Amino acid sequence: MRIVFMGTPDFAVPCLRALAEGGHEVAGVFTQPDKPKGRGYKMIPTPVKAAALEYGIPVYQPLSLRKGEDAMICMETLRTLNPELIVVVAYGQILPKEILELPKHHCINIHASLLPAYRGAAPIQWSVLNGEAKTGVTSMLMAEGLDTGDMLLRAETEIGGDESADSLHDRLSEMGARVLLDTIEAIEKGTLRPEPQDDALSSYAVRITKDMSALDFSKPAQQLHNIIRGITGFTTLEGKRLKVYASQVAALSNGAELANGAVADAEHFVIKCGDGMGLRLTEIQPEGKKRMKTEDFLRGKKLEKGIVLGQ
RNA sequence: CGCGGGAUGGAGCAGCUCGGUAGCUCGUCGGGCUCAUAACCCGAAGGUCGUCGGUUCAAAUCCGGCUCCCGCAA
Repeated sequence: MRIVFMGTPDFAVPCLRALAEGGHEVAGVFTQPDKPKGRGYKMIPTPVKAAALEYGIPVYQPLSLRKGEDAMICMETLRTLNPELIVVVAYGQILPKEILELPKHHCINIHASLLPAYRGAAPIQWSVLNGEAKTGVTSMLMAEGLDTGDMLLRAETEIGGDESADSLHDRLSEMGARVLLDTIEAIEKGTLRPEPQDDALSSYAVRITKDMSALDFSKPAQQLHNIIRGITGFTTLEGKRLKVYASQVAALSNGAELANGAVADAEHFVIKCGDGMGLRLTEIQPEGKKRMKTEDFLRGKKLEKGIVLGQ
């Protein structure tokens, strides 16, 4: 099928690859404009752009699809590309109705949740943050609302109790590619039965902001653990920033007298939390250092019981 | 040129301010103890101190260039 692909981050890459390597004609790829990012403000191409260039697919990076000169040029470009189907995966821009109605087979979207739950920008992180036991990916026909279109196909997966959003992201991303191919095949065969979403059951996964990752040790250990595996936590140790990538909830045999956030077990880096439970930090990254196992960190660092994190 | 931290045996660190024999906690290998062990004891191997150049009698340490890694901010 003749397809235009729209996507931006890593999550969208397996979908693009699946199309390009799955016998479809990817006539063009739309992705967000390169922006100065990272140290030194270097221009970095989006992951989707990098992949598209590998396949020699033309890349378009309009500032906006909705207004301005770019938008008009894009409509022209799209008409010329004349796709039978537009596939959108984490593109990061709202498509105007004009584009939604352009392709013969409409526009479809791959979303990393079991809709209508977790519509929006950060479904993977939020499903971990909320301690969900399962999630999945859903393909849908695109509508004007945010992730409100009729559902087509879906695939489910369980979320491990200690699983990070990172690993879940990779899995869902591969699942998304499979669901995408299945959906297109079903479109070709005409066997799909779009199912409207029940808005009453919907929820939104708003964009993640920095302050959400701050670890507040007056909260319960399990909640902090979910933050750590969902969006990576951070706190401070002796005034320096400390990122926390992995943790375990642990029972505290003593330390009732300790303050929240205090080191209750210096040998295993267990922190006392608000509910009296301990949180064992297992993978961390001190400011200026590489990410490492806490075990390695403790070989070089003399950690003392009782010192309080986050101060 | 956005701000800042870092590069020292296989891992994580100290030493650098005040130049002069390479240190710590582990790991590895050999031996011992033990019913046994990731425990304990004894011993050993392993580092051109990121790289290039400068200062000096002497540089991990002082000075300058370069490469790579990372935190913040976007």
